[in-house]
Amino acid sequence: MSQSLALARFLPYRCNSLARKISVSLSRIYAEKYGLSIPQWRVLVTLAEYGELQASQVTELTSLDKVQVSRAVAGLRERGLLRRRSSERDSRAALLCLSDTGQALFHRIEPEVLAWEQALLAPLEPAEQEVLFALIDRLELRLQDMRPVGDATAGAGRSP
Amino acid sequence: MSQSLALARFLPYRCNSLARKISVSLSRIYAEKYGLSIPQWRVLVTLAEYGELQASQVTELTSLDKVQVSRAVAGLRERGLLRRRSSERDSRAALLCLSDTGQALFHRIEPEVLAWEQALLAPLEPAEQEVLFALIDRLELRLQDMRPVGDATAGAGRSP
DNA sequence: GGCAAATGGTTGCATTGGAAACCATTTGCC
DNA sequence: GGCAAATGGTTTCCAATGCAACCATTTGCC
Repeated sequence: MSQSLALARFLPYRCNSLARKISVSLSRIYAEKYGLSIPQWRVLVTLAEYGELQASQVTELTSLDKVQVSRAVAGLRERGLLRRRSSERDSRAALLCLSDTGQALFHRIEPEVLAWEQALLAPLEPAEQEVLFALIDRLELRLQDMRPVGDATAGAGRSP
Repeated sequence: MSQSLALARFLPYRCNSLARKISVSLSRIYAEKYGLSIPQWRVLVTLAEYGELQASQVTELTSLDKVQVSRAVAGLRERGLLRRRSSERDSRAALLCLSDTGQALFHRIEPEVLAWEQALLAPLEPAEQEVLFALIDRLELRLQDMRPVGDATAGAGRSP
């Protein structure tokens, strides 16, 4: 069992490295061509999918932290891609949705990005693509359960 | 064909998100307990594996850029974890290797990190682990071949 | 041999990203 | 009702990151 540690076979390294390369390659589309940062891009996608959301919901769905969301929203708003009104129920909360321009931009980028993703996944059989996503799901779940080991902030998990 | 874009099923997002979570969780070991940054950690592992290397080789093996390597080396050297002498063949080049202290530190961290990785991978059958690494390999290869589309810097030719 | 170009590595500078401090409002509690 | 604590978001500040400019040396070429 006590194999030795080599980066080439070390999941954190491989995963990081892959993610980085994917990001760099993809960002040619939305960053260079359309001037969006990664957080801006994620916010755009999320609002396109869900319509109107609170900032806090966006942070949940995008895995961005609230500072990043705040800044991304500011940027998108300056470009008129996003509208924002404050909720009547809670005047602290802001409700966000894409403007028509924002939707139009999204619909222009979306097919390009999907085509790019298809190209990336092309060498994998459909079944293999399923396996890939399933493995990612399982690893993420596993990470949530691994918190323990002297971490006082762990709250017993969520299994009854 | 024209499926729509949802982050939950979008590989760049999922991969990034997974890599991030893995890094955060793992860094509790080498960052919080041992005060190493990610680049420092990678340099340490690489030198532990290969013995003596030039900085340029380290950048190759770690996928770090040369600035990160330079700074990581500086940091490790300040802590006496790494030694450096200049090559006789080429006095620009620096030859790097771990000091005894550095090796000792590595051997203290290594089992913890391997145990952590085992814990992460525990829910996957050995065969599934193979599949995972194989898929990562194939995606990385694929990314290298996707460069085209008007990228002048691609290919073997370097213009004079 | 000597000069231009290339290479190894470091340093400076501008940008990014995250933690913590910060307002404004709302909720909980007496 | 009123005050402490919690919540939604923004701003501030500092560390990390990356690009480009930069020395030093070596290589290629005449």
